[in-house]
Amino acid sequence: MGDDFRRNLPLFPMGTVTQLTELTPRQIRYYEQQGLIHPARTQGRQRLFSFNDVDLLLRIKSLMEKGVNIAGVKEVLREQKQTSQPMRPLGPIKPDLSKAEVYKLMKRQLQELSSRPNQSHLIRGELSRFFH
DNA sequence: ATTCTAACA
DNA sequence: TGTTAGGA
Repeated sequence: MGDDFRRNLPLFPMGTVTQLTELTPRQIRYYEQQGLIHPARTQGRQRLFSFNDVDLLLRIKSLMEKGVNIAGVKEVLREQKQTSQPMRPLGPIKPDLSKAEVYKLMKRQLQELSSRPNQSHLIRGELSRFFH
């Protein structure tokens, strides 16, 4: 599927992502520090997020809202990574696309997000307590 | 105008 | 996590 190519295109700056996810820049940067997401950077060190990054952030947000802490989120993400098929990384990063392009892609993404019900997880709270 | 990092009265 | 300082 030469489609995950688009899913990984570095398209949106921080401002757009905060609106798409309703997460604060602080939270988003923190999740990156925790290794939950790996947004690309422009030459000016500014983050450029892909659809996959946004998707991931929404899943993280969902989990956190259910009481899952960072450790728990990492666990869930680790499990989901084993389940899904691996995809090769993205090479060079492109700066930006026209608004028309972005909106076209966004429409597609929104359709996918709503048609793919995210599995909910029972894991919540201090997961570290149950690790062994 | 936006975003970035570092740090905490 | 919020917020702010000081740069780019």
